Amino acid sequence: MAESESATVDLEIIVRGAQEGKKQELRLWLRMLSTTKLISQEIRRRLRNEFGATLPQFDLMAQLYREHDGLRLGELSKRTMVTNGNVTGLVERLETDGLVLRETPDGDRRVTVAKLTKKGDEIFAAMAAAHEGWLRELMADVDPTIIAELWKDIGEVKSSVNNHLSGAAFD
Amino acid sequence: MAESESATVDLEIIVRGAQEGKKQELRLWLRMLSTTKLISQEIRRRLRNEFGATLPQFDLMAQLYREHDGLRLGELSKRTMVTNGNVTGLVERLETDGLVLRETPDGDRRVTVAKLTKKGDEIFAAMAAAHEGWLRELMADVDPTIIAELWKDIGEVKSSVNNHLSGAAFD
DNA sequence: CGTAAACCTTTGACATTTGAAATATTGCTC
DNA sequence: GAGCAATATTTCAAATGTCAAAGGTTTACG
Repeated sequence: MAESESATVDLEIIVRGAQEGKKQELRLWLRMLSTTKLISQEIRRRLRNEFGATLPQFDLMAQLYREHDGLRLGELSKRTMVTNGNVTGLVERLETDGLVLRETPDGDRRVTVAKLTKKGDEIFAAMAAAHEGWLRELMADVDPTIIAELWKDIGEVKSSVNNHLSGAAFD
Repeated sequence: MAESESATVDLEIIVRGAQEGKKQELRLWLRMLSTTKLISQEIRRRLRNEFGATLPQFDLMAQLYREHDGLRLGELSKRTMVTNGNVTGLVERLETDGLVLRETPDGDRRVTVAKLTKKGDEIFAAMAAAHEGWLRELMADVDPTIIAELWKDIGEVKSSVNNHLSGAAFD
């Protein structure tokens, strides 16, 4: 009868949910990872060709750009999601190139604050404008509605991940 | 009348589309990047703690796992999106640990084929099972419908990016 | 005050990453 | 069959990345 038919259908749905759905998260992760790598590589190539800069340098300067008073290295480390030791070297190289300067505030000599030099500020402004254009260009075929939805939904993924980290960490 | 009112509304939409929508792609990219970094770091930490392995090693072994006959280093490089020179070092270390072996086929002595050893195969199977579980766990708060949608929509992003790369490259 | 705990950055060892140049091998062409 | 383009991998220098340990500095507590 209709009952046994729908029971069969339900079973199929359950089975499908348990099998096909099983690795959905893994599939999503692999696709996120490959897409992010693809975009990163392209951005890296363009930054290198057009500005002679690296992606980590760009990221670091982006943080300093919107904090005119500079940031402590630890804060830079958190924002760029780069380890402390790594920030040290990055800032060192940028300082050598005259894009960033380091200073120790009077109050606390444990602290080092990094800020953009005038030159660094000017160069970054140009890079940021180009960078934004590149992203618009790379995603040109994607409907704006989908872009907005992706932004929202990836936000949910990020929240979920933050809630399930083994160490402590937040958004 | 209604006409001038709707004209005003349209203008607003246009302005909003031109201003708020302007950096949508950039916002999406920043969120994708930070989310991917977050997940990568967590996976890396767990791989290290529970298996003493690194993420690139895991990625490389994942490719070899499903190709029982092994892969040429160039093919490995493409699939893992890692440069040639990098593959050399990765495989070298994995060979030292007895997880991978290299051999040169008779036909073409330019080629090096890497494949998993029995030990490598066994260890990877355990890592893969854990890895899949970690992802399910990390994304546990996200509705399966959204997971599926994200997979599809990120696919569109990837296609678009592939169509706008400066060098040649494909999916 | 004096010491221990907490905080911030640097250093060191090692792995990964890129890009370009160097090697080695094969295949094609005249 | 000698020369040369195309393939495939390795090597190299420089930058980025993690983690753990070490260095100073400041704060808090007895």
